[in-house]
Amino acid sequence: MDVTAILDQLNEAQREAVSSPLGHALVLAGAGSGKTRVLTQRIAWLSEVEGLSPFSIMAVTFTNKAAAEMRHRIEAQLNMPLRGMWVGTFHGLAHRFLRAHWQDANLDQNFQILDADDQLRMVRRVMVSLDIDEKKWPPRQSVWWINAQKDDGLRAAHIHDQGDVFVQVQLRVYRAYEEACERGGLVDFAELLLRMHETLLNRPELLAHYQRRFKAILVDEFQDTNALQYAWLRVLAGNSSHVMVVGDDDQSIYGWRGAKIENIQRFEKDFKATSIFRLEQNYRSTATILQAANGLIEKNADRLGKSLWTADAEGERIGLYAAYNEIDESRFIVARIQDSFNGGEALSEHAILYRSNAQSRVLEEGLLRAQIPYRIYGGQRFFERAEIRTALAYLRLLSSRDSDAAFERVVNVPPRGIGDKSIGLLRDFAREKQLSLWQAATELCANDALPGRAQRAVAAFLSTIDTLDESTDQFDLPSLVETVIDAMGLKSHYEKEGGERGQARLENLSELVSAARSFDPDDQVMFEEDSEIEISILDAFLAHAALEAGDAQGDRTQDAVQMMTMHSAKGLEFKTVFLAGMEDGLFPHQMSMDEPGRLEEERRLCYVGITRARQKLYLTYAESRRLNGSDHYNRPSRFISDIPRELVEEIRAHEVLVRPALSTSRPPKVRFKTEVEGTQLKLGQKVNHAKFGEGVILAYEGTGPQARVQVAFDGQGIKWLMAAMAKLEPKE
DNA sequence: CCTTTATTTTTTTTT
DNA sequence: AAAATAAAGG
Repeated sequence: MDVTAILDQLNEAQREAVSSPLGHALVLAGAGSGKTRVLTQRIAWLSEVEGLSPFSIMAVTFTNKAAAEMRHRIEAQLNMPLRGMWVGTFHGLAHRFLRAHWQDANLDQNFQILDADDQLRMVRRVMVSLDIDEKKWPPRQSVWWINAQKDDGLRAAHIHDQGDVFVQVQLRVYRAYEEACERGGLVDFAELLLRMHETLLNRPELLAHYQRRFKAILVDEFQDTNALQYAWLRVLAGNSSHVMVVGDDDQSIYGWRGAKIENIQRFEKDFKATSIFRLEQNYRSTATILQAANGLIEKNADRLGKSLWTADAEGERIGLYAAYNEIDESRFIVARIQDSFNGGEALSEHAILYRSNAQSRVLEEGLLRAQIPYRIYGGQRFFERAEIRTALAYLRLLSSRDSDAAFERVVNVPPRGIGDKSIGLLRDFAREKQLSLWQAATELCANDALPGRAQRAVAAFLSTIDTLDESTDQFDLPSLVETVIDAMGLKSHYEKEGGERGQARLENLSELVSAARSFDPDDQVMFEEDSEIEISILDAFLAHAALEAGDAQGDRTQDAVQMMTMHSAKGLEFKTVFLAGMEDGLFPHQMSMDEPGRLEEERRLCYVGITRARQKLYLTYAESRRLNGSDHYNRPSRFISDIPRELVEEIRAHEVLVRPALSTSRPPKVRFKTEVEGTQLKLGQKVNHAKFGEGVILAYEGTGPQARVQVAFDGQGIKWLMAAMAKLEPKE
């Protein structure tokens, strides 16, 4: 065995981590310090030096992108067979486990995965049947609450309302939702993990089996694990497994999803005799970029403490561009990319990162105009498009007739005379008899219990599906998909819609066929000696669609500018990075500005964004930005001033100002116009409101009928109101 | 029952 | 501004 080949290209700290003796290890790895490399080399070390079989190694990450990257690197660098090795996301691995052990997990053999949208619909349905007022109790909030409970490992049965009305209501929803999922054989994202965790605890022999099997467990992005994932890891590791976790507290950006930074400290305590390694040398960025990142993150309290350094050259200063508006911002970015591209850089070395997906549109238009190819990750994912979901719902109905979600989605698309009224009848009957919609429809039809027209339409629908199912029995996946799209009239339906929109939909549908063609179930993690997993290729494809949402659209190989949110950029790097929309209210986001804890998370997100850049970093903000229909005049992001001034050079249209400009140059103060245009209101104005009583206007956004004002009411708190709706009476 | 039009709501980040 | 939903018209 050649040990040097494994340790060859590593620095001292990395080498120590990679070659550490078996036992638990915590690797604190700063951005760009080569943590993925440490992980892959560690796997090589475990297999080649420690002699562990690939079957006994598990490597977990969070995102599909990171998992793919890791798989790729292991394959390429180590020349190791990946089959049998558990490399994947928490959710992906849990899914596989549940497919293999559906009986032990008390699941339907062909259980379906509920994606975010399905889940929302389901909760909404449940709330309707519980007669809970949607206005008072938003379904989104309930979804959020339920997921938060599951992320903490809590079932409805574990929760006590303690007389809290809010909890009482949510709990009712949670219980009913649990039941509905159980009945329908449905599993949401959090449920995958929770169910696997419970199954391991309930089935000691199964647990023992896996504990024996996994000699080594490696976890990437450990700072993003939530309570449930942590518990999951602990159970699986047992007493015999060697666990190595890699994380960076400064890059923890998923607190809103239940991630607990504290897990890093807990790990030290819970996993005895942990050796700790720190990777502090950065190999990615210039000294300037790194200093900017360090300067920013220092403003956070509560850090484990770590300072990154680099041997790299100073590099160029950070460009700061104050755009007029969002269109000017996009123009600036496009121009810079064009320059750089003409200078010989690959487009794919340029990334535009933003806080929220909605920002991508304007940037996209700019690139489109300049005819620069680009690729957007996230946002409207491929499998989330309406036409794709409809086609998938047909497939799902073929696979399991009792899927109510699929039934409802599909029953009247394209229109076949089964409207709200008929569906209402089906739904009522189904609820009464505890049947699925499909069963209800079948029974009602058999008894001629529906009004004539509906009767005929429903019967026709049922038999169409059944015949289709029979006739496609022997088809392979792509032909099946194609046939379904064709036979169910989706093609002609969207052809009729016409226009660019319809055209795009048709293209997406044929894209779905090619996705089916290139789908390879063997790509998934396989089990060693476990029985062949009983799952049809169709079900595997559907699960894949839910689990990976497929953000790969368009041509993967073409050289293109990369666009994504800062969240999805984690783990990636580019030569040139643009952070767009650096404005208070956008980034840090409005919703996160008030709470210190959440503000710090936003700052960490900014840190992640900055550290994606290798050579050149641009920050841009717009003095005026049109968002959700009205204009906003936001201040430049507070994060800009967290960066040491001497590292920044301000760029104003075509000229470069040498003086440090942050403090002195402010945009024209349009926003301090005190009167709200088109109304009789102005800042500081005392007003009267029919319900809330007396108050003072603190702020506003938008103008005329669109204007919203923020009012501090006496004793009623601070509220945002539509000026046109609120009927505020000026006082004094 | 279907289609068109008006109204209302929504707008963070993801598996 | 766009999308989802409700109401009206055919």
